[in-house]
Amino acid sequence: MANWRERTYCGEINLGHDGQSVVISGWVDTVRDHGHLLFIHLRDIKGLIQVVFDPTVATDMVVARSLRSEFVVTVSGVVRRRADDTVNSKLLTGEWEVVAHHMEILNKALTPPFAISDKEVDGAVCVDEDLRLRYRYLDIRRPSVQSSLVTRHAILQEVRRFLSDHQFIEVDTPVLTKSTPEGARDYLVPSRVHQGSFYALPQSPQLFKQLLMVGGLDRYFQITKCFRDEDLRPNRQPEFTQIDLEASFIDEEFIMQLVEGLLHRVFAVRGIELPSPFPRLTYADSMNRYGNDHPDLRFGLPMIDVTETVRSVNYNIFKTIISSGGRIKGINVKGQSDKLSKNVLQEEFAKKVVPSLGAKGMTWMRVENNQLVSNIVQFFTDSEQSALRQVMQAEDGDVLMFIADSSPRLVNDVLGRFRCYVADFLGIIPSDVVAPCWVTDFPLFELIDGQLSAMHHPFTQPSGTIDSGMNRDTLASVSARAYDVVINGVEIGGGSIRIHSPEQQTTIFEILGLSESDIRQKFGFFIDAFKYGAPPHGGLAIGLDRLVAMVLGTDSIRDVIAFPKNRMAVCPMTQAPDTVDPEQLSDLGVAVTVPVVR
RNA sequence: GGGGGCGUAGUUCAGCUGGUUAGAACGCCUGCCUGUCACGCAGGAGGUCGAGGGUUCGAGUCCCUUCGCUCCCGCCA
Repeated sequence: MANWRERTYCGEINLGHDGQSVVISGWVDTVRDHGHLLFIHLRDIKGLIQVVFDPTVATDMVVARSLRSEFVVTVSGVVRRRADDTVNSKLLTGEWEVVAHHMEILNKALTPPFAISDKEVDGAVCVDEDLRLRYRYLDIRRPSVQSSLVTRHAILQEVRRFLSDHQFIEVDTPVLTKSTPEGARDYLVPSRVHQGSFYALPQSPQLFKQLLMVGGLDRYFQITKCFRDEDLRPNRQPEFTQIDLEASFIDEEFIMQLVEGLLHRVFAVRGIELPSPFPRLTYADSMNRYGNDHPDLRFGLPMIDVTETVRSVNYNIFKTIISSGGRIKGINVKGQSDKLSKNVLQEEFAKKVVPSLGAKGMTWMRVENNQLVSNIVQFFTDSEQSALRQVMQAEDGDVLMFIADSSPRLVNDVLGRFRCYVADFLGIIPSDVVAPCWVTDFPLFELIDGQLSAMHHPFTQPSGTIDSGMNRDTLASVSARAYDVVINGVEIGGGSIRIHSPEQQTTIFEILGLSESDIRQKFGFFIDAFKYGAPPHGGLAIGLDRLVAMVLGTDSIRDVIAFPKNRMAVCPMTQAPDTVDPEQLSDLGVAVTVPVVR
């Protein structure tokens, strides 16, 4: 019945169709009934076209007058160039219209709970997200959402082609797999055949891709779902997609160059140019200058340590903090003095924003007439002021802001976040700049409550040699052959050169506190594999959802996932997760011990 | 788990120090309209103010509890 052989897409009607008969199918976007003539905009995935129903031509005027928004129709008619004074310049197809001869309503539609048409000024862009997700199929019908998913597709195509061109083989790995310690909480799947045992959904295909290297596949990639049962954020979903890759007989440089090339191609999908090569900074530099391991390099405002500069200043707060081993760091907001009133600096920033970020307070100074101006400047001698101006590279019109705390870690953390807050507040983050970088030389371990744990993951190769006889502090200072790629302050991907020696891998597990039986039970197959000739290898994984969101300039990966879950990890459309029949639980040998409230 | 914000018509929102019958815009329905395109004109319908409790002569507004959504922190090798 459907005339798909002759179908023309609404959004593709152009000069080439002038005077031709066409069949178009889609959804009614708007209806304008003039009593005599009736116009509709018909929408499909390619765009909109105006259809004219003229009673002297159309055979179905009565039916046409019953059309409502979102009815599904197919129209056959003739493409006609519009009269000059009726061209709609807001429409890509605005020079053309289809004069309807026949029209068939394929399906009626209820009035949608929110506007579908992106033409609506107060349109669905601002509609409550939970409502959009409940009717996600309607939300997807909106051109802006379709466009995001089409871009995601285009990016996936680029990734596949680029990696295939570089001799990478796409292999898929199991979704039902084995739970391993460390990392995030697992999603578990009970086994019916082996009651009391569980599969875990993979947090990443890490072990499998390394085993593919042992299998001699040399270069592997996969675009795959990963699962982590942790609390959600705008850029964190319980299931998300990774571009996972691994290669043998390579080093860090290979991976970095490959990924830079890949990212250039991906951003080119939307005509965005990236610098080449990406700037690199070490973990230590990043922490010191930006307060975290995912620096936003779109704007300046690096953090400057002034602890030594103000060590002798006779200001009690600073003296107390310095004597207890604390640090004082600042940022110089260049030339923004007139935009930062005393009220904002003191009442807003110092009393509200900074405390909410976790520090006790914030000290600020203006630079005027080559002098520091502040309520605490009286405690500084002329030479101390001069030294401070020099360290901060302070000039007239600048505002200096300092955070001091007895915990150097807290200073980094709070000032790092405050730096971003101030940049956003002042609107000095350029919207047309994409600033990628590599962060390297991560610590291999971090010390959490006196226990060493892997910072990246336990398969990362140390930069030097280590052995289980080394003490904790020594081990905590060992760096890893790991690297993260960061764009605009968002970690987009990360990876490392892996351990390929069974002895070294065992040593790492031991350092992490795994017993010999734990190692055998959890990773025995993995260590065994290394005993049969594992090649040196390494790789990286990119968060596809974050990458697509970055290309599209949106903050939430929910905008680039067809059916995302909400903040509570619930799908508002299907209402998953849900209870199951007692028989299902019985089959699985699973008993629910919490009261079920729905 | 901790902290912040929000919840009023189908949608997006307004609703003052508590005070008649809770409003606007868009959408929806009916009619009119020969070129509109955010069509226009005339008329109309539509509300458990998230839920429960309390204070009060009187609660959308104040208090308590609770539910939902959202943002930040924790968490996320």
